[in-house]
Amino acid sequence: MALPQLWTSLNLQRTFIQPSLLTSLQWVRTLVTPTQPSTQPSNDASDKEEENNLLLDNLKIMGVDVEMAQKRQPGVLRKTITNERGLADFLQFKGASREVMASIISRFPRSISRSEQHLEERWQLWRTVFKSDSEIVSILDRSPESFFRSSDNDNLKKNIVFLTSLGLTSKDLHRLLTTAPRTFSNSVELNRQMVDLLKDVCSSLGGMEPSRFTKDVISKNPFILIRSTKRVRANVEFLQSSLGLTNSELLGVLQGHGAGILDLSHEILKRNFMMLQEKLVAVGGTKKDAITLIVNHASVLFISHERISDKLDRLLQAGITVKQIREKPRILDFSLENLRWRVDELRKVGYDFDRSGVAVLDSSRKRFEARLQKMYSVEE
DNA sequence: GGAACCGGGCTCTGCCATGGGT
DNA sequence: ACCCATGGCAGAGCCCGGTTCC
Repeated sequence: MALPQLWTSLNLQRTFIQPSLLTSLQWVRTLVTPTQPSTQPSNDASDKEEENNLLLDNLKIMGVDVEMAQKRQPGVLRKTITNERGLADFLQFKGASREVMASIISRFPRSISRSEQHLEERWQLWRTVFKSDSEIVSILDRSPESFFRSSDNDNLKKNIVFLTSLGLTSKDLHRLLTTAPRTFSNSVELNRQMVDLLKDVCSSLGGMEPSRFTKDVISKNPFILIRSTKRVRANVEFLQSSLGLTNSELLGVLQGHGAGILDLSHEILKRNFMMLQEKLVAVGGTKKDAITLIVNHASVLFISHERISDKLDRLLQAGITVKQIREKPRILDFSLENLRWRVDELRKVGYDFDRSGVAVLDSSRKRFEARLQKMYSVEE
């Protein structure tokens, strides 16, 4: 049973080994060659140890961070049959650099237990969504686990069929696999559960097009399928009970700019909502202001309470009112740093928020600078 | 022609727990 | 007892520019 690994270790020499290393590797080979489990019913543990060392040597030569690998998936490194060489060849053939290949194995050692046939099949399935090998390589470099965690290619096929059947376009699928590649390694059953939940949410809120709703939520929030149904359900229920919106208003928020907030950890969602209300009351607004803010721009719930508190303070200091913020909540999207800078620049040219409004803050940097330039030239 | 409106682009993995299989 | 596959969790924004409106 040691033969496949012996093969990989011998092949390894051809590509990776510099002549100076040959002596030690020949030592490795003589050590391994006699290992014949059928004829040598020896101590299991010591056999395993030998195999382990050979594998570790191979991995080291390939540049793998063995310590990291051992920490992450120790079991794989004790295996008798592995395919590190095949994987390395495969990845490098697909365009991965040696460093990327080594980093992938370091971070997800189980990748070395996939056969070439499996790898090729899985790769081709990913290629039905991606246009090029290099796109896939970059995802693997980012998140090796997404590609390698499941050995079930049939399930992957079913997922692609299932997700397509929801009416998601190839562009949607591309975005889904790029941003949340784990989705495709979920069991198709798990994905189906989330889809069913979203349809239920729509129906229970009186929506007439559950499929449309589901497709919209997924395409606006590509992370949704890697959340637990427990989390999403809890968030919907919380929003339903605390915002005091009509069913169709809530449906509109969830299907539109609010799709993303379903992602939030339930505790964080609750905390951000409560703190936002508290903060607005503390600066002279009302709890209702918080709800208006959310209805107009749900992603304010994504901003941690410290951060949003700082932003509100900065805007209020500049003479902007809660009412103005409530009506132009998008300005809260900009970083605190950016808001500070813009407010300061505007003060220099004597901009009056009271008279001219706050919309000036809600623009791209390029447009803002152009506008600023104009204000300066008027001043001169 | 400038302001306002608004959709949408980036983006998120790495770890732990658990149950099933051998 | 061990490994594998899978589910779930923590943590928590910022920006651009096309189109429409006035």
